[in-house]
Amino acid sequence: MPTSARKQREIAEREERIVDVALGLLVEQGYIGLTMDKIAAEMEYSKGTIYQHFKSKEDVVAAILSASGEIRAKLFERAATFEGHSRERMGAVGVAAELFYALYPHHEQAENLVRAHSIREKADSKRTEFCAACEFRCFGVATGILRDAVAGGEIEIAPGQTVEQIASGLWSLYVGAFKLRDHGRFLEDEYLSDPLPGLLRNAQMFLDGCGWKPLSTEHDYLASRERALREIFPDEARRAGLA
Amino acid sequence: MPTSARKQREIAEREERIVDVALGLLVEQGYIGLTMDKIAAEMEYSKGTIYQHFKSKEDVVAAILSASGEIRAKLFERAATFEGHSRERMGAVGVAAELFYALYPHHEQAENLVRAHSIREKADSKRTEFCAACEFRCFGVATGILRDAVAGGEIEIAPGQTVEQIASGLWSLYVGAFKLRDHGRFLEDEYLSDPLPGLLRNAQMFLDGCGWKPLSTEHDYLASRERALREIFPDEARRAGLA
Amino acid sequence: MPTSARKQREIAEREERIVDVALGLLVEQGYIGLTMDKIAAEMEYSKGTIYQHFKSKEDVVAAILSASGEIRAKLFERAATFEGHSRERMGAVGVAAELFYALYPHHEQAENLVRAHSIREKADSKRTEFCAACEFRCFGVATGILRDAVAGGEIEIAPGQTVEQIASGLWSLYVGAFKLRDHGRFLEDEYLSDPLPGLLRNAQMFLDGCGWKPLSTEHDYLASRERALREIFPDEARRAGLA
Amino acid sequence: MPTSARKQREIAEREERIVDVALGLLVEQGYIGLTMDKIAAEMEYSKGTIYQHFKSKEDVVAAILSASGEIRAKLFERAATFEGHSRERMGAVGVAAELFYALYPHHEQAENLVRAHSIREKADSKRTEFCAACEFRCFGVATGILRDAVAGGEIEIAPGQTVEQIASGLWSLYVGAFKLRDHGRFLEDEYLSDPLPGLLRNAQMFLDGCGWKPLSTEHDYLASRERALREIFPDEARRAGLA
DNA sequence: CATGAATGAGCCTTCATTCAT
DNA sequence: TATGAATGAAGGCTCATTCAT
Repeated sequence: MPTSARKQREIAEREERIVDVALGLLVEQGYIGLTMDKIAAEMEYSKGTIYQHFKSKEDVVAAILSASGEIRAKLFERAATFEGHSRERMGAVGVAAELFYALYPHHEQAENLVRAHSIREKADSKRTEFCAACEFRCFGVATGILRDAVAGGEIEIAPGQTVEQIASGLWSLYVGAFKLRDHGRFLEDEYLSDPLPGLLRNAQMFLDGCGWKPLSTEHDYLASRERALREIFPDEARRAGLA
Repeated sequence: MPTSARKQREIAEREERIVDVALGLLVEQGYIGLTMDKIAAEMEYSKGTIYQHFKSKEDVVAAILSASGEIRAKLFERAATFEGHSRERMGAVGVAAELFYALYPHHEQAENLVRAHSIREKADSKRTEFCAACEFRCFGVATGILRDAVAGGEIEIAPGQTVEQIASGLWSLYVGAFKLRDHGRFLEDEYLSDPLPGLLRNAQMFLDGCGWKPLSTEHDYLASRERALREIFPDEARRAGLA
Repeated sequence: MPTSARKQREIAEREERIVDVALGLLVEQGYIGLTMDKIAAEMEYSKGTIYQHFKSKEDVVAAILSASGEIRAKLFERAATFEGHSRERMGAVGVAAELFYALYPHHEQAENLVRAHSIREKADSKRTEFCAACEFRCFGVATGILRDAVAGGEIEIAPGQTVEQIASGLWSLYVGAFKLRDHGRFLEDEYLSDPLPGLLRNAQMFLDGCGWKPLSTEHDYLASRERALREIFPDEARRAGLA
Repeated sequence: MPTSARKQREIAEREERIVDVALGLLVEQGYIGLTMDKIAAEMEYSKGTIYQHFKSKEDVVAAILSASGEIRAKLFERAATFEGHSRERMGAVGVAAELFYALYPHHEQAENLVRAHSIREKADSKRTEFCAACEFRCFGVATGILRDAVAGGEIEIAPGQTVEQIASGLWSLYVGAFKLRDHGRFLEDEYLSDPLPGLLRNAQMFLDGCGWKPLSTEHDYLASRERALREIFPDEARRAGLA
């Protein structure tokens, strides 16, 4: 007798709940504060049951990463469907990144942990591979738009320059800005704590420097950003308080 | 009779060695993989001796950060003495950052770990304050140069924009690039592993976008970079293999 | 499915055994000689298991005290039901104290140790409060009988004197006598080692001095003592070898 | 060249200081808070030097006990010289006990420790023997006065009764009262915290019960107590705040 | 399948004691 | 003789993981 579909569904749901609970602990109390006992207690399941879903604590962390990693990839892919010229579409990807950082602030931290510790050894390799695949999907969205822009003549790639480089630059500006936010909180420096306005402006400066047309002097990218929030991410924007 | 000078020196040297050993463990095995037992074993000293130098495990980590934090601050301050126009001087600071990342690749990672766990409570507060001070020194060097540029009319700050924003943008490009490098190693992606050329170009794009004169089309910043390496950081460049 | 009844019983039994083992260590080797490792070793259980019963070493000590504290309170309360005039009833409480000292000779020592170190902070507060409550119950039995005696006109309380004072005096004679016994063993002095006859006589002297009627010259309190042993504490008397 | 007398004196003085410092730590922080490091730090001598005076930590505790034990014996012996009838002289010994408890409140605690732990094994046996001898001197003072009283016809010893028993009774009342004081502090019970008035009255009740003449109804023992404080212990009374 | 008691390696930290200088 | 750096055995406690029920 094969496991019934209902059973299957219940198991999948529980797995999600475990990841959720573990995520909460990870965010609130750090990797050290995340213990199998606490997960089990909060789940109102026994530890043994947790171990039927995940082969180790590390595997749980990898699952957390997988979950938010996929969410990010989906956000990016949705952003790419934004209707507009290529630079506007890249702007929509930026909006996706903003929303992701706002809604899943733990992701960065979990990512560091996964890389730092020898977690990979103890996590299910399917999960770690899935995480990597999600990252490539995100990067692929950005470089895809850039290639469209090249094809459409909206940007010119100088000799020795590549679309990957430009994508990396944008990615850096975003990652750096949010890292700075966390850093600022740590240093208790008020100024650093809201990096968003600076980030938006810096991204425009950078793309202007790259000559990606229309330049920010020729087009209102803040309006495009608003449109993307409205058209593509109405739910997420509301949840992130950016509606 | 006070402890002999020789003894004193030996102790100071050992303290450095402890920090080195601990750093190695931290980078290789993460915060959790760093234990006082392992430090002692690798040092071939007893645990008690380690505790005569540092009051807790957290204190050791803070010492790691202090050590490289000060080195970075000094590199930045030396860079600011580079002779040239303001954008060239900022370029020299970029060189300092490059060298720091090349020579102390762990610092970023250690910093992340330190913030993730509540180090501050158990580390000697002098050390944590010193770390923060070093960061402010670095940031101050960059904003100082930007203020010089504003005063000299080489850059214009639009309404609502600040020198801190621009400094943050540059900082992000650098941090992001090196984060990407580590990430790329993790993903075993060869392309990402050498982010330097892209970083240099991206920084120029960004500053061009900001309108910092002379633009990269008007001045050979690669030549300036070579000069900074030669004039300010000959030793470090050699050690980093950038000579 | 809740833990089976058998399992539950085993666990409760083990908890008692832990307290017993810990008590032995405490008496033989003092508070410092009592370690969780030794308890675990003697129990032939792992340390982790001990910690599933008690939250800390201090909690174990508090449990020791709770256990014998409650036994004492119950003995005292049973003694108060002795049928006779008020001084005879107080005599029965004295019998309860004798039996308690004979059967739980460690209690006093454990109590001293517990107060000397800051147990309260780390022990489960329920346990420490329970210990205090037991002591108040004992003291309350004695003062209750004294108030009966005052009401019945068998004793007169002079101005400035209180029933608590008299109770304290009796308590002191008992505590002192048994402390002297331990002391005598320590000093290897044979004479001091059997303080009981002296104690009984001293208590009568004291109560005679207080004018509690009938005086020891008017009533055979040794006979009352025998009756109390027989009527109220037959089991305990046998176990203590006083039958 | 034999060690000079000056040197000898210095050494003896330092030994006293060590005992003083250790005593302070023992009283303030308990046995666990008493460490050789703290003693050395407070002495401004090195740990090695402490070990030239005492063979172990336990030996230091035994020295503390020896010091206050001898003080007590001397107080008792001085009390025995009080001029008056035998019961008054015993009262003076009670005053000595009062003062000792007031001025050396740690003694009891240290005594418990010494007995509880296997301190004796690690302390110099000369010291532990000296402690025992001091106690016997104290007990001897009390029984001596009682024998005088018997010889003088002021008290009658019934068949089966001994002077040691009566001495034990008194000793119990004193020990119990001060134990109760500590206990009361622990239980945070205000009533118990000043046991002195009750103790004085209880002792009189007890001795009246023993028929030691003159009875408390025939003589003002509070006045005798005042006289003893004045004539024998003026200094100690002032230091204890009883002047 | 679910449970949770049991395990035991491992962690951080302390401190009495020793001994080269 | 004095010093204090070095030692290392413990100690209390945690927690990932297993397995009998």
